[in-house]
Amino acid sequence: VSAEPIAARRRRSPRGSGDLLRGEIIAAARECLTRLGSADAVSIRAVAAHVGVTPPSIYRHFADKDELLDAVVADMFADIGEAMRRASEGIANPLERLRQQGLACVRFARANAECYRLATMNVRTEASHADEVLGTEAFMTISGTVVECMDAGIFQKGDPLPLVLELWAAAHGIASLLIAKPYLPWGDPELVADHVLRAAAIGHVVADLIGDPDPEKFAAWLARVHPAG
Amino acid sequence: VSAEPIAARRRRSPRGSGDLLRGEIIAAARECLTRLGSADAVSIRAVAAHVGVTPPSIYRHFADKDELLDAVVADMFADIGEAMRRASEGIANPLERLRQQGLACVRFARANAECYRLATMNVRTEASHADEVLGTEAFMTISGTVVECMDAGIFQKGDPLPLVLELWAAAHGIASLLIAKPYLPWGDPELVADHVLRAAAIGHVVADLIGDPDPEKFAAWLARVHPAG
DNA sequence: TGTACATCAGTGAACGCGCGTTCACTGATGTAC
DNA sequence: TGTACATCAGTGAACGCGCGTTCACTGATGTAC
Repeated sequence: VSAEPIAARRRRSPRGSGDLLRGEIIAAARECLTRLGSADAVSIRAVAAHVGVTPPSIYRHFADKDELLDAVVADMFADIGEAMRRASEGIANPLERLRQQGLACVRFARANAECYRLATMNVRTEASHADEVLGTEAFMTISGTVVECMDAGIFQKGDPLPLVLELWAAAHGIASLLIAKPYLPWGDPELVADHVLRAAAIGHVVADLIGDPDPEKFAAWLARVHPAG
Repeated sequence: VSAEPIAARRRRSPRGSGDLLRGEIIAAARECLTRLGSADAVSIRAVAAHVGVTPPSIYRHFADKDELLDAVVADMFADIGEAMRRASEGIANPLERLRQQGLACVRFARANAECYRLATMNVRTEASHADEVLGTEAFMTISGTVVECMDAGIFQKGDPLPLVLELWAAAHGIASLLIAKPYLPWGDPELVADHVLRAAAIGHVVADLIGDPDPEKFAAWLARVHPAG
């Protein structure tokens, strides 16, 4: 921590390839985040040293520190989306796919704890509007799967957005507590995450059914959720 | 923000009443947290100025900044517990009491956003063991209510701890996202929090019932949850 | 009741530090002729 | 193919700042006689 990992001095990039170093800087910032364990501990100087460059170089690629951190967050959101997509590849049942996507989200958060914390707890006063979050691959993927679940009769048809937000709240809740309070008696993290996610999805459906408590409807829904029995 | 609010110079406390200033320092730190909007922005200097005292005075009451922040967190947890207790006073139905306690938690988090964030996102490497969280009035209150729900046949009898943790995860998830991403299309915060909390509770029960899908059981449970019909 | 004295809550000045950011610069890279 | 030159990615040194913390101190508060 105290001894900065100064990489070998890098060769100057050719003309058009400014984006190359930009990517390396983001990657270095994410690694610093992981290594130093806190968003405050990540300094321009540390990131620069990690890339093997002097601090002023950073400013050729980012206007200031905030812009760098924004880029780091965007980079991480892209990775979350990819992790979700890959976790649910080749799974036919949409509810099972939703489950795997939720688990992938929690898994990713735990594996990238500091970065996830930065991304989710940072209140960006401006410049971050709803679309920047909702347009993410992660959000689009979940939304798509929720719609598939609606088409399969598992969720009531309608706007998927409220349900997606509630499911995210559940996933985020267990992910961030597992990260921040690892010493609590959670048991197997994978298992408790699965419980929370399942309860959120099931609870959403049943809360609707309770309004019209016809046992037939519940039995029919059950058959759809648990085709095996 | 830039102009520090220097209070009138305080009179020296009488001999035995060191705890008085200690309390004032904690309160000032919480107010700084609220005013400055970020845990990093709260400095010993700002807190001291807010109390009307010079920075070195703080060290008569706290060994260092971390100890002060720990005290702030403990103070806030005590307040959350009290808010929950008061929110459920005089409510007979244990499930409704649980609901009001959850809502009180979310409400408190939103009203004390920065402090709540500090308390829940801070990873204390040591010194914070499970008992410090689980021994809180907030946790004891929720646990007690969950046990009452078990006695009333609403939840399956057993160790309340796993369920309490899952419910907390749900409450924390929606609370922290409402705080960090207020620009997302949540709709009425109170309503979405209610949905998430209810889904978590209902989902937990129904996930158990699904293992043994006897419509009679579900109908009986429904009657217990919804005595009116 | 009056005086000398011990206590210790709060002070004032200063320390060393790492931070974000700036500036004029250097010299390898690519291009025009 | 060879040379002069423009470009601009990265440099080195420095800035001003606010931070946590320390130290020897001051002087009101309470006590002993």
